[in-house]
Order: sequence, then structure tokens, then C-alpha cells
Amino acid sequence: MSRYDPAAIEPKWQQAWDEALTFKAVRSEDKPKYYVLEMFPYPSGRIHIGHVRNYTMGDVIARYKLATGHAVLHPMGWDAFGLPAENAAMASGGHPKDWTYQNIADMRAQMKPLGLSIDWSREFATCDPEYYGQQQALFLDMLEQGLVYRKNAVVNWDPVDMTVLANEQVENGRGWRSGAVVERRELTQWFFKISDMADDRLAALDGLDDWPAKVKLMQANWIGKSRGLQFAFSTIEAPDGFDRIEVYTTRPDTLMGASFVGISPDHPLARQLEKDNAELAEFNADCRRMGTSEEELEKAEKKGFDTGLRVRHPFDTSWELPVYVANFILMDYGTGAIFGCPAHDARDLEFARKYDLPVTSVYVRAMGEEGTYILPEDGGPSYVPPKPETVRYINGFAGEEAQTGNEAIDAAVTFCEENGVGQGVTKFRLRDWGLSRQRFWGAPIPVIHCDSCGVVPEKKENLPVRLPDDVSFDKPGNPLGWHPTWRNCTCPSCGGAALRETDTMDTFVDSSWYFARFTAPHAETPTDPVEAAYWMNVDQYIGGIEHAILHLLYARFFARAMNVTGHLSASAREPFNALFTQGMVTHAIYQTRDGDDRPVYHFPEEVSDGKLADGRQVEVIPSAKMSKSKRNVVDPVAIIGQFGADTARWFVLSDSPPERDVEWTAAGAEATAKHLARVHRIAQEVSQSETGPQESDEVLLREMHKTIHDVTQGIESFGFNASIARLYAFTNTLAKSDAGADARRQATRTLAQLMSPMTPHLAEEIWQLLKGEGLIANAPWPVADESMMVEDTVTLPIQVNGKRRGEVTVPKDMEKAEVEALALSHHNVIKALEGATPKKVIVVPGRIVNVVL
RNA sequence: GCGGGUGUGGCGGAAUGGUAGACGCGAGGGUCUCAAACACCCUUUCCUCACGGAGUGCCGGUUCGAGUCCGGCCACCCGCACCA
Repeated sequence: MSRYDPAAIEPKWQQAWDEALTFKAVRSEDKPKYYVLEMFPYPSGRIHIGHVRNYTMGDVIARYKLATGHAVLHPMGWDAFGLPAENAAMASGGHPKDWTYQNIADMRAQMKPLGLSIDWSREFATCDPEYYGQQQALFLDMLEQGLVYRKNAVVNWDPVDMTVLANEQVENGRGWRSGAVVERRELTQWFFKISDMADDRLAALDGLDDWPAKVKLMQANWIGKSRGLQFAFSTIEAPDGFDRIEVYTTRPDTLMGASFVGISPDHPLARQLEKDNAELAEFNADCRRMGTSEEELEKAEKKGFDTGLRVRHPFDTSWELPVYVANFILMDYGTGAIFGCPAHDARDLEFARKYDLPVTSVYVRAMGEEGTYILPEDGGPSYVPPKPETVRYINGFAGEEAQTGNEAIDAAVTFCEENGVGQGVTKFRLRDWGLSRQRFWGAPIPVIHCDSCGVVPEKKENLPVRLPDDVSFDKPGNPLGWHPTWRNCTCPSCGGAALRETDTMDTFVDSSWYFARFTAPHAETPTDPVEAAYWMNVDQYIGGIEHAILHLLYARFFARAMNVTGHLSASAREPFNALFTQGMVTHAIYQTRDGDDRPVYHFPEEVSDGKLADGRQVEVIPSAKMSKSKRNVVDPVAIIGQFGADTARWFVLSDSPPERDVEWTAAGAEATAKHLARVHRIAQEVSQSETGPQESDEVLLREMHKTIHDVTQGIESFGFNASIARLYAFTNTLAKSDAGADARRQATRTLAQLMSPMTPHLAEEIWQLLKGEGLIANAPWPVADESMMVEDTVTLPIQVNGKRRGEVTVPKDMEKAEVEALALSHHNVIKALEGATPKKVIVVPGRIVNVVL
């Protein structure tokens, strides 16, 4: 009898899988394929327990699919471009490349002991020139198709780091790294035209049955489709070129409630008017300075500035409305101008009250019923019902019947169109994706600036446009800009001297098509059509909810774009058949308080029995997100060293459903290790026992088949915690069984197979012990025998008026009438009836008996 | 503000409308041992000595039967948000 020793077992089987090429993805026309992918990691240098959970889930699926006869693709790579590498280079010298590849090596070394069924021959990093060169080729193809374009845009500019910052990198108006006040700067930037296929992406969400509803909803909200009317007010005595003000509204039915026109401080008209109006210029400058953080918006007052300009109402040209510049109007949504309707919009009402503008309602209860107002959506508690001074409705428009809702909007749009006022349009909240970054560590945008030819795409045969190795980071900003020679090149068009673009691509570009590249990681075009056709789509994609919007939105755009450019087929336009968003691994925080009542954090090892070594009581905050500063991080490397990979894998899958957070506890991990040791011990006992068949054989085998069914069900439906609970139960049954040796061997072999996706090393060990053929990883998945799953007898609970009063055990196919008779003769039932005759007896075969009085 | 989700023992959580609390953690008791470690066994929703009774956030409804379905509240969590 040997002890369970994962440190000896695990490397042995990992080597065996390597040597047998067990997990190499091989195209096979006579097998169904299955592509399982976990969102690839950023090479920070250390794996996190969250990675362990993420990859273990994917691994369970991959191993299960392998066992059920699929050709499985389960790859791994590195999302390797990005700022941390540059920051490291700035802090300690060296090249971002060295830092990145060292981290990749470290992380791979930490990951391999997990025993994941990954085809490592397909590994790549997005910073490999081979990868980003193909990305550049893809960029050029997209440029040719009009899916990429260049335009001026206002960006967040950090004047100290000398780079554009993403909105997420601006904190309270300051750069997150430099602390410098961020400037709004207008730069010429490259954009992906993601607004192009927005409607298609919105509509296609409907077909994604195996995506979480939550994610689909978030995508839909982000795309933000709205239907409305775009029309113009004609101006009175306006500056040249401003005869009309274009306005967009989703409430054309309230047009007659207009009381002012509002334009954004960034609206061209506002910019024109401020030239002759110092007061307005100051007001506009004030507005532009205002931050966009939530808090500021919350506090910010609705402020306006009467330009003195007047416009005519389109339905009544004698009706004049004032034009205000207002601080709450955004230039980049709609047309940057609105009409204000205080009676039907809470925000407009606030504005109207402040500037004493009329409040006009457009709905009356019925034609001719004078003075009876209906206040549409008459408001939640925070909505102050307007007191309309007047009621107006459009002559001939029957909006008052439809009142509100889509029908009223559609009717209003149609009515306006028929009367020559504007046209119905569909707007999207989604804006095009600015991909230019003034950073070094990213894929260079493969274009050339030529004095005579302008912006010229690099020739494909000159790709990849490589990042230079001889760079330094002693100055802030982008080293590509001041490299002595890197920018110099010849113009692909005229052959004259020209300069390279120094902007690089947003790192989100890298992760927008890597799933397609995995199907042929070394192809000399972005994809290989045969490989892509075979392996795409990703059958199961697994990752964090934090990528629910941007990454998935971009990837869905790229799959469509790659169809346009011929790199993916139309059937891969939605690249991820099923998506699963897993929960976090959390850990309790232990804290005490210092003199100022500020928390002081303690490592779990310092705490025993809720106390520190010096006897002080600690506060426990259960199930918190792991964070180094809170000292509640568990290190997978340490866990694997202490308990083995199988324990870590089993634990992160047990207890909580995969989509929910799971709390890591030392006690839980120890208990898991003990359980695996127990299974190992049982297997050894079983392998050595030699008794003949016993009467209880069938009992054990029946239980085995039920377990096969339930565990399989659990894996298929992402109920790993349920599968594991079932495996615990079956282990208990097996341990107590007095079945014969053969039956127990069979049960133990099956147990090992059912455990193999979760604890593959231990499973192989037991398989070998029980003389299983070959590797358990290749063994066909056990099939539950339906006939073994039904018992001959069933125990039915007996209820009287829905209350359980007893039970009766009967043959499973006993007639209802017989069951009824038996139930009624049960002593508890007789007692409960007290001589009364039941009104009705309900017998649900195999389920329950209910006696109704 | 808008949209979505969740609410079950001390804890994580199970339950195709059919015996609520599977399985695990924790806790308590016991066996083995000189003792411990390891292992194994039993108990563990609450009230009651017991018989019984109550119980899935709250109120109501549908049903022979509701954690599950419907309506209305409450609480917490998440996403979006001057989006016209």
C-alpha cells in the first residue's frame, strides 16, 4: 500500500501525455471536431488562482470531448503587448521584449504542472513578429475594404507621458501613471468602422442561444440602437452657413411640446457664435473643462446660455424658439443638437424651470375634451409632473390615440415624413473604434507617410513591419518617434524617401482574431482556409465577465471583417458558438484596526482560530476579491507544491457553480487532498482484493450507472460542482460496498474515468493500477446503461393534503389502483383521515401519492 | 434614473411543479492509540423531553401539491447612464 503522492504521480503522467502526443490537435474527417478555448492570459509573470479555475474548466470540457470521440483543439497563447512591459523597461532598463518573453517562460513553467490538455505546439504570443505581421496584413486587407479609415478625433492626451490614454486610464481628469492633468487634444487617428455592421451584430445576438443572456444584453445596450426622427429647424438671421440646425429625437410625437433648441458647446454653431461673443466663449470653455466622471455629472447643474438666435418651428413657422448652448448636450451623439420638450422629459423640464421657458404638453385625453391633460409616463417619484401652460398637438396627427410607445413614435415619424419634416433614422450609441496608440509595445500600423503621395499602405511583401530592438525608454513617449533610422523608408508608391507611421495598434486588436489564428498558427496568411474551415467556430469559449463588452464586441466585428476580406467563411461571422463566463476565486480578508481605526491586513497564515499570535481577535471579511494589498492572495504554485495539481483542480470546481464565485479556504483544500488520497487508497484495496461475485454486485453497478449518467449530465451542462458532489456520493457507496472484487474493480475503473477530466493524474494512476488499457485520457467515455438505472421497486411518499404522512415501497410498475389501496391502508393515513372518505387520491407513478380530503 | 440578476441551515450550495437541505466545509460525540497523527463511525434546519409543529426574504394568488409558476413589495449584487 503506497501513500498518495501527487509530487511523484503528476510529472510522470504529464510526461506520458507529452510522449504520446495525446493532446495534439489533428484534423480528422471521420471525427466530429471540438474547439474549446479559454481567454488567453496577459503574461504578467505569475499565474493566478483565477487562471487555474478558468483553464481547469476548459480542460474538463476538452478532456471529456476527447473521451467522447472528438478531434479536439485546445490551444494556449499570450496576449503579450501592452503598457506594463514598457513601464518595466522604463523602470529597470532593457527591452519590453525581454521582460515579456521572460514572463511567458515563467508563466508557462507555472502552468504546465496543472496538467492541462493543451496542444502546446500551437502556442504563440501576439508580440511574435510572425503573429503581428499577419495582423498587419489583415489591417491592410481591411483598409482596402474600407473597414479602416483615418480621421481627426478628440482624445485624452497625457502631456507628461506624451501618449493618448484610454478613457479607463483617466482618473479624475488625471493620467493614472503620471498624475498629470489630461488634455483634450485633436489628433489624426486610425479607426475601425465597427459602426458598420452594428445592426447585424445586434440582430445576430438573438441566435446566440448558448451565450449568457446577461452578456447579450450588455452587448445590445452598448450598441444602443434607437429609432427616431432627424429634422431641421430653420434659423432666423444666423451666421452664414447656419441656415438650419439639424436635430435628432426619439420622441417626434412630442414635437409640438418644443420650447427651446439646445446645442452642444462643441457644436459648430456654438464655435462660430463664440467668436463674436466673449461671454459665450467663456461659457463654452467652462463646459468643455467639465469632467465626465459619474460624480461630476451627478452634481453638475443644467446650465445654458441664450445665444439670442431664434429658429422657426417646422410645423408652425410663425412660432419662434430660442437657441441655447447647454452643458448637457454631447457633440458625439445624434447631431449634437436637440429640441427641448420640458413637458415630456425630466431633464428638459429642469432646464426650462431654471430659464423660465414654457412647458407645453402634447397629449389631451380625448379630442374636444378641453383642458383635460394626460401627463405621459406621469412619472416615478423623482419626476416632477409639469403643469402645462398650454396644450398643442399637430393638426391631423393621431398621436393622441397611440399616446406613447413604439407605435406612437412610428406613427409620428411617418406623419412627419409625409409632411416634409425630416426623416426617420436609426442611430447607434456605438462609436467607431480608435485603434491608434502612441506607444512602442504594440503592433506597428503598417502605413507610410510620403510627402508626395500622402498616406500609403506598406507592401505586403515588406511585412512584418518589425519593432526595432535598439530602443531606450529614458524619455517619456514613444521611442519609435525618435529612433534615428526606424522611421526612414521608401514610399511604396513613388519610391521616394518617406516616413513610417509611429503609432501602434491598440492591444485589443491583438485579441480580436487570435482564436482564428490558433487554427493555423504558422500559416503564411492570417488564416489557412482549410484549417479555419475545419476548426472554426470555437465551440466553447470561457472567460471572465469583464470582457462581456469590448473584447467580444471587437472579436465579433473582426470575424465579420475577416469574412469580408476572405480570411474566414461566412459561417464564422459569429465566431463563438457558446460562451461561458466563470466566477472568481475569492478569499477571506483578515484585518485588525490601527489607532486611527484604519484596517491593517494579515496573511491567513498569521491567523489561527480567529486570533493573531498575540491573542488579538481579527475581523473576517468573507469571500473578497483577491488583492495583494489586502494580503488574501493564494498562490497556485504554492498550492500545487503543497497538495498537487489534482487537488487544486478539484477544489476550484467543487462547491460553487462555475458561473459563481468560489471561496478558497485552506480547510477546503486540505479536505480535497484527503478525499483524493482516500480514492487512491480505495483503488489500491480494490486492486488487491480477491473475492468472488456477491449478491450486492448489482446494487453497486446500478449506482455506478446512475453516477455515469449524472456526472456526464453535469459536465455537459457546466454543472461541475454537481458532478463532483455525485462523485463524492459514489465514492462513499463504493467504500461501503460489499460487492465482489470484479464488480468493485469495474466500479473503481469507472470512478477513475469519471474523475479523469477533473483529476487527470490520479485517474491515470488508478487506471494503471487496475490494468486499464492504454492511457485513461484516450479511453472511451463510459456509457450509462439505461436499463441499469431503473430500480425494480420504488419508495413513494404518501401525502395527506400535501403533508407527508408516510411512505410505501412498491414494484415500479404497480397499477395506480393498487398503489392507492396500499396508501389508504397505511396506518398514518388512516389516522390522518379520522374515518373521513378522501375526495380524491392522486397517484403520480414513480413519484408520489397525495390523498386529498 | 434605466436594464438585468440573486435571496434556501453556522457557511458554500442541491432539488424535470412531487419526501426541502444532496454533496462539501464547519461544529459536536464516539472507535482505534499509552498519547497523538492517520483512518473510521454517528449526530448536526429550528421549536419540543416526546407526540408533534414550523420552515426556502415579505404579502398574496394559481395548483391535489410551490424553493420552483403568476402579481405586488423588501434587501443585496452587477451592467449602463446628461444618449436627446
